[in-house]
Amino acid sequence: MNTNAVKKTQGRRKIAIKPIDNQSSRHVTFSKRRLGLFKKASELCILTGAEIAILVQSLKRQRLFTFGHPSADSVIDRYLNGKSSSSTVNQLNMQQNNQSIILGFVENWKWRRKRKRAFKNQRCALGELKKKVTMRADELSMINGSSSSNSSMKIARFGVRINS
Amino acid sequence: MNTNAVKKTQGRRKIAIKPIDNQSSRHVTFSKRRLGLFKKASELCILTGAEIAILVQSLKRQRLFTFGHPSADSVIDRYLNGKSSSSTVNQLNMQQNNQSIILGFVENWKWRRKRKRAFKNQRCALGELKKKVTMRADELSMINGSSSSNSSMKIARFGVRINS
DNA sequence: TCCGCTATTCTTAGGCA
DNA sequence: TTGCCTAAGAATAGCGG
Repeated sequence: MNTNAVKKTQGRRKIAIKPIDNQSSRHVTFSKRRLGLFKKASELCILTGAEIAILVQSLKRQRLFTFGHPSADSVIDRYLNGKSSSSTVNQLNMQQNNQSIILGFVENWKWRRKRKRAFKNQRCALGELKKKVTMRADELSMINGSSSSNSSMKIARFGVRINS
Repeated sequence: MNTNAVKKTQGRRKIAIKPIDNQSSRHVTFSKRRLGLFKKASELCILTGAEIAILVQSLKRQRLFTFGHPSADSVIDRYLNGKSSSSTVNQLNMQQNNQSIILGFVENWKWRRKRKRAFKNQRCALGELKKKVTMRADELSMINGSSSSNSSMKIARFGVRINS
């Protein structure tokens, strides 16, 4: 009986935070950590009620991944149309200039999405990603927009499951 | 000798991802996790060379926290002025429409920042936050803009230390 | 490319100063 | 609210399919 017996894998290993040279592993890391980042963001949203927008652009193929809370559509529409259905919007409109950043950002975002919709007018709801991050399709939404391939544009929506 | 001896703290405990009712703990969580999120983002930037922009808006006081890579100024200036100092910019300008989102976002961002600078024309480099996230003042930058108090506007810059 | 699998590293909830 | 501390929970690097 070997106490330090066979280990199936080496498990996680420490890495230095520096550019990953190997292309394939860098890509894998990009995917994994991007997902982890979005998950963290969604948790932060739910736990604290914060509103978050994230843009992640890969260096290689210039694929843009965005994250928005609450659902991209609802945030965007509320900001743009000034529905003021919640106090949040009122506060936003009344506060100082900071929210203009989000406003402008969201505005451009919607504009862009409209053009995308003309391109592909349906949404692929709840892709495989959903299961992976244990999410549901209500609270948060994530939009993956890829532009390199011909039909690679896809939109995946999912929200975080709220326990109780 | 009690084997399950005294434990100084309970250590981390599992929590459900649901809105935190208690206000103070929610605020603590907001600060901690926001910082954690930015740290993750900076690591992702360095590891994979991705470009990331994050907007986090607290629900309570409408304070806006933003994160940009690489340093806000360099990214912004490169995008706006089209200096094309690196291949990154060329790719951005040549690729498809996605980057327009970032472009518009950054543009608005810069515009906003300009107004802020007219307000306070110096930067508070390397605030206390730096130490906390073990960062340096070169690679990444984070800008904390608060607008509720009278003189609460502050800008903190710091970057992540790259090992080797 | 992407999924599953661990062993490790990393993050952080709750307390307290 | 700001910062430390510690243990327990989470994220993930490297592999194999």
